[in-house]
Amino acid sequence: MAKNPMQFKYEGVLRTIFDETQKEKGIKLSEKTAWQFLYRALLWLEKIGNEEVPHIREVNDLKKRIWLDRGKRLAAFLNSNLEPTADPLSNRVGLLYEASNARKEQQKQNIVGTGFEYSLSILIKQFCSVAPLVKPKLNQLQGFELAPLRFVQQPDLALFDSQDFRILVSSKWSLRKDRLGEQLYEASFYRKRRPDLYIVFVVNEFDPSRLFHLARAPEVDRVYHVHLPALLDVYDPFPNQPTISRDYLIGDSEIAKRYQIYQNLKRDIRDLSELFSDIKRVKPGPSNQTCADAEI
DNA sequence: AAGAGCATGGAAGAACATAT
DNA sequence: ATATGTTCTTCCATGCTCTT
Repeated sequence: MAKNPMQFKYEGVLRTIFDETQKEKGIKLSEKTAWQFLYRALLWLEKIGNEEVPHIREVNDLKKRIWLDRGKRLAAFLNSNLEPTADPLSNRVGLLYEASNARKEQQKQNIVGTGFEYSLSILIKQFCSVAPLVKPKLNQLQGFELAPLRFVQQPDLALFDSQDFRILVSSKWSLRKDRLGEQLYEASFYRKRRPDLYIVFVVNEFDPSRLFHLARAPEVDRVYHVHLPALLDVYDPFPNQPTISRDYLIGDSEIAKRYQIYQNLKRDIRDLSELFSDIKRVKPGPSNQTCADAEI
């Protein structure tokens, strides 16, 4: 199987970043710490006025108070949770972008999007002992041999292999309503032809309404966030308060609404670490049993 | 050389929320 | 009840990378 040059470039650079992070920074790569490696490689900071905040929103919105506050809140979270906490935050993120030959102010979208796909592929390979197909051709996949090549986009990641296609992973660094329709159309395209297919998204979106649109769509089985605890921290209406009066939690006050959003995020969005255990649960065993045989 | 695909920037109006 | 402010949706567009 011929590998294309792109695969070498991204995979090689990302593996180097992951290895160096383990060796030099002493961070052990595990299902629980995978998010740190993703942020280390892919997240970047945006300078807004005097502040440096993570780019969790288009810059024009990030300048507004509400998103600036959320950005600052995430920056604080990362400062104390993204290792090594002694380093300045700006040294702890954006390594793939730095390693690429991109100019300083160059746009990052391709690097982020493709880097995200390959990062997930590396992580899945590491934890689940199975190499996902990255951007496979539609007609390589079981059940889609006769499908026209350009009918829908190529999937981001497919598991487990061409002959045994059971999980489709879409990785999107951010979501937007105007792209959502296309993505749901694709999901339903796959679902209509293969109702048994497990269709999931991995995202780093920080807007609850965008997340809910995706997570509540019937075409989508699961939505995983790169780091759910970080997302929840940004929307935690009661930070550092061990006990809360129940009066705050009911009614339609401002604080009660925020609590609702927080609860809904908790209910509808999953953490990336669950992706790995979910894949392992579906994965065929060494005896070549099907999923149904193995589980039931 | 042309095309697909990625995540983004930005504008403008709709929809919703809040203050007076 | 009205005006004002904020967020969401929609539309159009960019610059880059990789494929055809």
